[in-house]
Amino acid sequence: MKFEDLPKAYEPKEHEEEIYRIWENSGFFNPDALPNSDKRKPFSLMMAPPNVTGHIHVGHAMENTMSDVLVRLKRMQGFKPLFLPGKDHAGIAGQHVVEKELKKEGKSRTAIGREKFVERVWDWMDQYGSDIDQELKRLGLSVDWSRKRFTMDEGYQKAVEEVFIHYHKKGYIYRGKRVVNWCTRCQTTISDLEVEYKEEKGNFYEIKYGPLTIGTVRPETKLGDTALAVHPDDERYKEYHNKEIEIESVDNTIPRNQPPKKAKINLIVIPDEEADPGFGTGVIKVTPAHSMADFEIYERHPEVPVTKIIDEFGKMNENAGARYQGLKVNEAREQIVKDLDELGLLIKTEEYDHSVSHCERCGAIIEPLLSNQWYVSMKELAGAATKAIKKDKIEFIPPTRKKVMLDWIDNIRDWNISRQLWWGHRIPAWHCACTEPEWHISHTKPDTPCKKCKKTWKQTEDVLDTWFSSGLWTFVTLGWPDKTEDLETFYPTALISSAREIFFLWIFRMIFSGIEFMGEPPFKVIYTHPTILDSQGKKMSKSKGNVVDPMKLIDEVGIDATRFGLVWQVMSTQDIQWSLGGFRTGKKFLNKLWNSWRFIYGQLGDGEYTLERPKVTLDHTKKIIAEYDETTGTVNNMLEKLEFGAALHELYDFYWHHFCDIFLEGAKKDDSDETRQTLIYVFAGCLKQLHPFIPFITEYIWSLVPLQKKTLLIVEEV
RNA sequence: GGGCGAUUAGCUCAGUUGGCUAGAGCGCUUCGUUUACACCGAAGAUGUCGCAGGUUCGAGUCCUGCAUCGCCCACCA
Repeated sequence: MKFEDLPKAYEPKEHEEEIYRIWENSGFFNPDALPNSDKRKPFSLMMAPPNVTGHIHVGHAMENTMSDVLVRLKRMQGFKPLFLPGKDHAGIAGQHVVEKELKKEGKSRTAIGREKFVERVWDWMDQYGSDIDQELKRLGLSVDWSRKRFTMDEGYQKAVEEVFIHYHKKGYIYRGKRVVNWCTRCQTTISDLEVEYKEEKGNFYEIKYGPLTIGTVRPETKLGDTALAVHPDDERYKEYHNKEIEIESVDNTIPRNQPPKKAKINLIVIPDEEADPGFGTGVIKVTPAHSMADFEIYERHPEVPVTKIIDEFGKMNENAGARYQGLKVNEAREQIVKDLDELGLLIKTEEYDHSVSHCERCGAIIEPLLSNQWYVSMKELAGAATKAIKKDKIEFIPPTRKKVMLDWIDNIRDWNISRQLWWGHRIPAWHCACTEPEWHISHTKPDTPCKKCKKTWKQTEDVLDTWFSSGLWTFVTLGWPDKTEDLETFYPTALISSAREIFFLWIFRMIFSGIEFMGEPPFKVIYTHPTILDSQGKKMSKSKGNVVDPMKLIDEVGIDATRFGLVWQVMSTQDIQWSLGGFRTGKKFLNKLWNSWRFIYGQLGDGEYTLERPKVTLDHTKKIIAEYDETTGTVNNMLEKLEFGAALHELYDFYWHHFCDIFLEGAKKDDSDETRQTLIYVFAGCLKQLHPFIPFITEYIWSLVPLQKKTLLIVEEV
């Protein structure tokens, strides 16, 4: 046997597909199919389900590679690991892709109607929904495909309804009329956490309000003013407390084609701490229907009226008066500034940078406006989460995240869970036709019509916030609400690995849902991994065009080198500045591994070897065995602490600089049995240790190593 | 505005509880076609460890202040 029989270079593309197929066919991704499966200790990990509409980006690739390293290690350590894959239906984003498609065909969502639209979304899923699966396979992830879930699959939908009904029974669900973030394009409310603020140039206007002066960047909301607020201790305005003052304003009944006229209106001046005496004039105009802060003032002073002047499309409505009705918000702004100026009510205009809220999904401007929505009361649920966290039922990595979570929960508000979308989980709530409709919460439509209006019940059009369903991911994926064996075995999971971005949106919601429905937190460890920034150290984003496609990397260097490069950089939970160094190092390392194998192959001679630990007597064999033992010990400790990069560095250094540079070189001059047995022992050990990181090449070489009684490397014991 | 973190070789980063003559990978210089690998080997150069103070026998490591950068959160009427 000669090393020349093996090609000089390892070609990843020639083996990757084949090896993944072998793994899949072996069934070993499924923990139940592992040898001695019932004696193994479970180790479970849920993949953060990517949006079905998206593609895998480098962040996903890194996150899932690290998870896979852990899962593969645990599998080899004799655990029963479940790495469960799946996808999220991605409410707004899902609706968006199909809307765009329709637009290309000259159709629209509203034109084809809800039923047809939802059908189209499912069609889209059939066509493109599996793209992500293919990408995950191309990362070499050892996930159990037989257990893969989708947040809109049948069982999941049932579970989501169950949860809603459960919350309702406990009295947590209610309908509330509040100011919400309204996307004027998506036509739905969105969460605070999905609002993106962008600094924009604008103007700061000072406007005469009777005896007072007020500053604002949104003068058009003047039409919805129902009060003024001053700080209770502000001496300047004490005389006005709780008094109505008469102010001159624009007569909004005069049509636009006529010159503006003045009109007199009365506004009450209320004392409220929200007003900052140090900012501007210290007086706030209160527009409760179109500002969160103002709405909160209204809640403290319910005597203040609420007037809605902007509609769902971002246009002024009838309450804005004939002069402004129908204008878009920014047009109305121009108009009213002009009018106020002509009437001598505009004191001054200054340039002013302020942050404007945009929809994270579509980029359109968010209008805060008054709306009727469904809420979940967070008091009890958040309380339970806080308690568990304070009792250290969950470990945070890095530990600083614990306080961040607790602080956030401390200031939590009730959760607006309804969205005015068509793609998502329908809310199991039914209403009658009465003017003050009655609500019925149940899986199916109530049998008997409403007693008052005698009309049949209709299901609410709203769907649930995507995070309502993804918050249930850790246990619905295991079969909840049924009492399944999977739940028994795999809940709670060992850890959750996630980006900082969704720490509150997702992680928090999984915590309280897990506690509420399963009685204990859904994971023992929350690992907040680093974010990959671009080569300039800036966050990657589609709009900046600085995102890196991991699939292209795989095309270039192969799966193993890609995985190597991703993990190589994770030295802490500190963010990572993108660079190609690690991928090059990875590629070179694979070459080294391959060629050292070719050399060893040539050294071995004929015959089959065993994996017995050699009894070492020579200096160089003793040394390499000692170093090998130390390295494996260190590496396993590091992985236990989720120090992925450091573990890989350790292995790299040992393999290259100790095993190859020193031991292998020395072995050239020594063909004793002891040296040969040490060679094969340490080499095979390294293949095992390296397998979680670079599974393909190691599995392939393993298939060539002349060892007795070997199975696939993926289930070898380490 | 609040929180967290970073700042070490040309570049990307290690450097655990203070003991460093400060390391790795890439790049660079010189040499080497030795029974795997030139995607290699051997040898080597390169740093006032962001700035200013302080604690200490001793500080890249601890403390204070400053500067720059980044991420997260909140948001200004």
